[in-house]
Amino acid sequence: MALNYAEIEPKWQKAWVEAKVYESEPDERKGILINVPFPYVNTPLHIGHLRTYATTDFHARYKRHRGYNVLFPMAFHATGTPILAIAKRITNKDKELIEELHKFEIPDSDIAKMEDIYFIVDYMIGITEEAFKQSGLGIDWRRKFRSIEPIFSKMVEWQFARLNAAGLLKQGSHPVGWCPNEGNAVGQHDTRGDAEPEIEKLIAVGFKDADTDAIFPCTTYRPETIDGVTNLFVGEKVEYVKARIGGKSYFMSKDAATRLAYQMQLEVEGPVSASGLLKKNVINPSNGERLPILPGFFVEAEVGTGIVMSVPAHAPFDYAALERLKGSGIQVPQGRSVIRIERPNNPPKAPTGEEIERARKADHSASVEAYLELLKQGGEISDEVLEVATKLVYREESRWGVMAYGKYLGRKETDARGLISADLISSGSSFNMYELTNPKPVFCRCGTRVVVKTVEGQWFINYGDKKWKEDTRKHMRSMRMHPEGSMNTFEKVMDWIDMRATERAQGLGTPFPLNKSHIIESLSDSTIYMSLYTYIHILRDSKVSAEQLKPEFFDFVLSGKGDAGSVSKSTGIDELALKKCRDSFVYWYSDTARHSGSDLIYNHLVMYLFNHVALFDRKFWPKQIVTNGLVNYEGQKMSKSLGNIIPIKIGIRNHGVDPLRFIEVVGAELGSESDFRVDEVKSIRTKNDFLHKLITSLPEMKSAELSHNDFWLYSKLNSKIKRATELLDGMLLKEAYIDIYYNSVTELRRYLERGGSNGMVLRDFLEKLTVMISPIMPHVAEEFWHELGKASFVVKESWPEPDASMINPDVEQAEALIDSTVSDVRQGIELTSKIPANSGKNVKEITIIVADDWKTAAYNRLARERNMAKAVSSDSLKGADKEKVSKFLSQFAKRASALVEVPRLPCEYVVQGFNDSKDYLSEKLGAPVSAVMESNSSSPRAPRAMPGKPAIDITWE
RNA sequence: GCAGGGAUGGCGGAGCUCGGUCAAACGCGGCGGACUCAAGAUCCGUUGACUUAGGUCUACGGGGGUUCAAAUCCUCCUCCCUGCACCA
Repeated sequence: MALNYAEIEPKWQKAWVEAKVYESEPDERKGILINVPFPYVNTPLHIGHLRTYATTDFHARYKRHRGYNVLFPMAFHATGTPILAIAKRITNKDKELIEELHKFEIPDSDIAKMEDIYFIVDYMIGITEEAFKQSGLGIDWRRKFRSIEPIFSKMVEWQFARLNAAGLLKQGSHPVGWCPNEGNAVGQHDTRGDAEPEIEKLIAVGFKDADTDAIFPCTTYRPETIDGVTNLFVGEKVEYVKARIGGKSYFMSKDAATRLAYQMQLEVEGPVSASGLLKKNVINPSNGERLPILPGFFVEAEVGTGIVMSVPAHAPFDYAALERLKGSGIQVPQGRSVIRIERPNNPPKAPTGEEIERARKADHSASVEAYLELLKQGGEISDEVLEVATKLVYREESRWGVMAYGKYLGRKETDARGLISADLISSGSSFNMYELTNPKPVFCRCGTRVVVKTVEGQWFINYGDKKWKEDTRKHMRSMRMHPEGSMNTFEKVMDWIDMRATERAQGLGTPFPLNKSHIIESLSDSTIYMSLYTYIHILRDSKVSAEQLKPEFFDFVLSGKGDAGSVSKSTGIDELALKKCRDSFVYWYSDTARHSGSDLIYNHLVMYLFNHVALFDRKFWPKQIVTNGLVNYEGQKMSKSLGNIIPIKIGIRNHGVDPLRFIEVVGAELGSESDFRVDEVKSIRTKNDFLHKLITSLPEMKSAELSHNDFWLYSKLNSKIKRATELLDGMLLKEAYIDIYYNSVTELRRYLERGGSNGMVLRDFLEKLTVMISPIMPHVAEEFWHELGKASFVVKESWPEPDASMINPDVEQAEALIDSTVSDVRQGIELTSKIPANSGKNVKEITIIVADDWKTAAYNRLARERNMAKAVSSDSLKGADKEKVSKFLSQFAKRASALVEVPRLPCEYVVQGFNDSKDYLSEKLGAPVSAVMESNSSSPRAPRAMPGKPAIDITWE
């Protein structure tokens, strides 16, 4: 009788709602607020997203079983630009997007309305909320809100006023990708082909014209090679201009001047010809050397300033350019090496001819030496080879290079780079600039090439603030983080998190208080909203308007400042409601757990920590963070391009929500990716059906006195409860549920196979099992629970307590021994059947000979001592025949250090166990089975009985 | 480039913090068998190589090292994944 998921899911969801199971209010129990980032409602969620929500739901349900008063709320996120982007794409009839929406079974009539952003928000919230309800998430829906409503904005305004008062907001300049045509910042989704504009800061090193005051700025990643410069390169076909920056004249490509104008005050004075520049000489700012300017074949107007400093000893392109000039009548300067390689553990080897051949084909596997040798040999060298060579040289020198010349002689190259850069900047003629470092030029969707613009007056949250960071870090270390390894990631993020831009020109959201024409960036506005869950329904019930939510309201509720009476007077909010808000906040915020995908550690979660530390009392700082990995589908990443995205609704329809939840939540440990495989989901359904069938057949089963088999099942059950509870408290979900679920199914099958039929024992097992699967599979558990004849809701039941008196390791070990002996016997039959004397015969009987106790004792002694002499002389063996013992042990002497102790079951007990299971064993093995202890056996095989491994005597006839 | 994480059998994935219990948990898949009219599901066995009684050999990205002993420690190399900021 297969479970009908489509029937039981809505049935129990409805019953829970009617009983208000998930509507939580403070009471005498210990409270905990368990929450998860509100979903972004630009597109509907797919089954990959479900993992985080279902894991959160698991946690909430588990804690409820464990006696906590749990609040699991939900809201919706809509600030920022993505929803604007959707509306724009719909207006443009974007086919890709429309196709995607079709996959979510959204009809064209609704898609047509999505030019309206508020329609999108409402519509997507509807879909998402429905999906969450169908997923059986135990959410208190009375507290839902959206991040674009006035109450939310009031809270965010309060937040930023407090941050500003604490001096944590800073203003400054900031480079962004910029479309000169549209006049706004461009991010990844604003560019053609979704190229993320990669911005890098580099230095333009100023070389003064030998005869005038004009400067040649050379962009470079490697200013430390300055003393190795032999000349400058300009492009013969490049258009140059003279431009004025900060009262000085610079030569640069016309293109560079255009780009740099977005980064600094720059005025073009007029065109300059490349041939004119080629006649000039320059002075090296580091050592005063007078250097020529030569034509460089690779120089491009679009890269850097269009002027390159030539370091032939360390830059393959420069070297090759000079080589090409040889024979053209131009005198080519000699390079100077300024960096020495010190690679102590792995000294460079001379390259083989074969390796040089590989280098000629621009093969990455060739060594840097091979490339250098190739360069030395001269001849035609392709740009491709030069590119690889450049990369390898750069890497080699960055990793192992030591300065071999100049002021920083002996310093590591990477250190010298920064020092020399700083020296050059402070000397006046050099400057920093930003450059897009994408391999190809980046274009805005409008077709204009993207440049880097320095935005002035940009506001930041200063997460680099020393005191703030240290307070946050210290608190972070005291938190419960799951999985354990995530703490390390948090530490790293703490190390590098610094200023973060917090407002921008476009998008939905709350106006930025210090510049009302901008809005607060959508990660920054979502760091303390979890507190809103604790009281928003009270505001709604009391008909409080947003205008009444003055700063003193939040000061009172969130910071406990002021008193309800005066706050009530100034805001007009009912005094009792105010007190209730504060009490609710205090109750729920005393213990919290926040869940999320592990990708959010890098931004949201750390910001969440910082903001709480800055704004709340210490006792309301976050207590626990649980992060989980992504979900793959049949071994592949879920992505739009692979077309393997399955909407939650459809996933539920196809698989049933509980099997889906089970696979997603416990299919992998928190920290790793889980894989969604249809076969595995099916196997969960099969196992559920097995349990279901067993439950429905319970009424026919009778109770009887407990047998060995019953004790075994009880022992399994109780040791499982104990172990799984410990694992779950540590959020080791997969390991716990392998034991709770998979192993239970196996054990039950085995119990039945062994002839187990005690209704009372099975009922006890199944009832406790049902409670334990309910956090993951609540609908199935609820169905089981009622089949078991219960009237209560299983989702509100207490977690089972292990009965220590029923845990019996001996029984479990004896069973395990019986198991392993069965397969040993099978193997023995298989092997002896091949003996000619046995051909055509059948097995007549099987005797299992259990090793004497002294053997086990001696063996364990050796395993512990790892030393023959000690083991033999041991006191614990007194009374035993020393000679016999040492003879027995000598066979293990070689491996003494690798031995492991075996369970110390008295051999009489084991023999008894085997003989109690005679029927079962005989049936399984197809011949009568009996067991005997070694000392009572006359079989020639008896001495082969080993601790933990009985000897087997098979008689054929 | 920088930072973090990873590379284990046909596949996914444990183990690697405390080196010997590791031919390697668990789950898929493959093969053989039982059941079935049949398919599916389920159950049993098997799934590195060799081996007619529990044994031997070769294995944990590549090189080098430490050790009586390394998937596990050190080191170098190669490759892969993720993040790098205004983007939620």
